[in-house]
Amino acid sequence: MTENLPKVRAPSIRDVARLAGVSHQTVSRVLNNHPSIRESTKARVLQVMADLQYRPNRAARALSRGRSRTIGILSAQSSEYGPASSIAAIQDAAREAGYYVNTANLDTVDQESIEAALMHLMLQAVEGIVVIAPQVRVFDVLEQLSITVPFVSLQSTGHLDDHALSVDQIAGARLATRHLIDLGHRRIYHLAGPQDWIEAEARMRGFLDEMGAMDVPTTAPILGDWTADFGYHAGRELFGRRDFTAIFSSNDQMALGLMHAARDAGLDIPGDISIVGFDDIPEAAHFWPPLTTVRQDFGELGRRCIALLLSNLPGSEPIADREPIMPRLIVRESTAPPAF
Amino acid sequence: MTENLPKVRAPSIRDVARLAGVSHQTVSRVLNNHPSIRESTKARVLQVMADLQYRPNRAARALSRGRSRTIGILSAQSSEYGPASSIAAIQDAAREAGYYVNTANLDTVDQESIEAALMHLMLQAVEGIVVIAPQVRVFDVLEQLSITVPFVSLQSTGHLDDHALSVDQIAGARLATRHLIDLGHRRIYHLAGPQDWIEAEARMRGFLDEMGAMDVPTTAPILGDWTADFGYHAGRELFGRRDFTAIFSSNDQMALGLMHAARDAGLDIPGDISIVGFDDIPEAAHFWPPLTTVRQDFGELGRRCIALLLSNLPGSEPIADREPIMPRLIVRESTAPPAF
DNA sequence: TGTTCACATGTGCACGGTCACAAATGTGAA
DNA sequence: TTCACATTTGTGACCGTGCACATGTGAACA
Repeated sequence: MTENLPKVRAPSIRDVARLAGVSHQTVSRVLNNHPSIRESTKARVLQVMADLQYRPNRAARALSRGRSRTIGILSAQSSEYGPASSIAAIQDAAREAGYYVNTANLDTVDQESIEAALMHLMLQAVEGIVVIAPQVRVFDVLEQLSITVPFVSLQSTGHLDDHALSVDQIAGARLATRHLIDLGHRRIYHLAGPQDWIEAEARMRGFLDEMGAMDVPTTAPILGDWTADFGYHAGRELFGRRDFTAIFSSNDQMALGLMHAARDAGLDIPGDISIVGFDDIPEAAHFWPPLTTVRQDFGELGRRCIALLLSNLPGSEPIADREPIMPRLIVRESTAPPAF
Repeated sequence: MTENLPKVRAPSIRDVARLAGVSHQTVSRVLNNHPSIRESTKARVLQVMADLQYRPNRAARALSRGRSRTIGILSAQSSEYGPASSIAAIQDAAREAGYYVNTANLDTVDQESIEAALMHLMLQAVEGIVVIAPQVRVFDVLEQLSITVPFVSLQSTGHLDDHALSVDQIAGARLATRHLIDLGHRRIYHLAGPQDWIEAEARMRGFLDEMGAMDVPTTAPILGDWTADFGYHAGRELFGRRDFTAIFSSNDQMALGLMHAARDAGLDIPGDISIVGFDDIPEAAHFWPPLTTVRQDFGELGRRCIALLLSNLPGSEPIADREPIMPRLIVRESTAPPAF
């Protein structure tokens, strides 16, 4: 006589209900903190839950409520410090708010790949999407697929106000630029990020704004790809010309590449050339020379991002705190007055 | 007469069935590629699905099958390059295999925080867990909570064979150590990672093994925390002594901190001291000097990791390919024969 | 004593799939 | 023609939770 294995099904609210001598609905009410439950009943139910090691079944919940409590992150270059920190911060904030996070990485940013990643998120029934990627293209695809979930992008250029978080990248870039100008530099290059990243655009804008405001003539920014390798190659070319005394790089990695190229060219930093980065990755303080850069508070960024996204969900009030987060200039040893 | 809003419920399997003139079960069969479905029927159903933009509801599926198709990642220091790359690789591999990934970050690695993160994952009904964190402690907690999901750790020390992926960290560390010995170094320090990270332990083991095998006397490794800051402070102390000619650091960030401290101490690298790192982060080639290090293939790592995890799920065959992934030594300019 | 009302709890079904089993249809050999 | 059997399709229950609605209970009040 082959005995059936006592299939260990996880306890459900009905199991709890039976043992507590109440109906399953009462258990459900306890779970959801319904106001009108007698204290004694609630205590009894909670006790049984603890005894049974009861865990609510998320799938069942999602099914009956029609809400998944999951948000999606669409991310590119997610192993770099900036994106990685943002992702971590967002996940923490989401967990705090009782949400789950699913990340879809983009290896390439072509249409097809973006579509695939978005599909993955939609199949998962995400309630909202955070975009950490070349946002312009992603938005195009979102529109094409007529996807209707609320979404949030991490940075602001000013004209996407509904969806954008006001981390003041522009102000950060102005800070960096102003620092160089104040030191006496007048011929300053900007090594920008990819044009379709909103962060890159904002930092470039900040650079141009500040140069304009201070009446310093500018040259066209160089468009990079965020990597140290690009910074290095751009540097090799730039340092052949030497028609400038400072460079503002839109992230720390490219700044590192630039410094490498400067050494190859026999130039001293900051003696011959000043360099400013952006992000303040943890390694920046240990570069040679330690890098002057702009620090962002990624933790705060993540919290705000989730707050904004949740406020866009149906049935929520608009968010209160939309003050921009201000980045901070961290002065180290890669900047100095120009040699004349 | 207020007309009810035509509540836009997503089309279900039954909607498809009605329009295709079949039963809902037939639609389900089409979805799951059941073998005995007439081609013509299948085509018709697929057509209707396309017309309706039908998307299967994941929650319903999870509920009725009792399987969530989700795996969890438990990660610490997830914005550093190593963990971040692993996470990205695992997510890609999981998506490839039709799985969803949920990441829980650990800010601190105390009992409480690990429990909270594991709870988050369990509530989500993950089918398996990948641990990228101080694994020793996590395993303790897993046991305490009597959690029964299969789990996989990213690296192997050899004695955790069921759950561990054979990335040969030990061999990588031996490669690095051997390189220093071959250059003629005899007094070599090891700056290790935190003791409860299995990667750290494996790299230390590799170092000690190789030193032993080559009959070179060793000193006790220094236990660090993976950060460049720690490398810097350790370096300040070490370079006061100078009773050595080379250091093998168990990751690139700490190596960077060491190089920073060396410059502060007026030492030339590699003239006075040789340094080897581990990971080959993209910035390592642009350090000053460019760092000799050990490269791991994170993409392959992620794929294997998922393959191993899925093979541990009930109803799967044991995995075929358990050959260890071999890391590669990348020789740059931070190592040279010792000065005598 | 009956009426009203707030509070506390119970009943039954819906959510969108899958599963076990039954039924219908087709196919070929006796 | 009939039976055996494989192929294809349908029926109804079920997974665990939340919702709408019904019901029971006791206090306050006329």
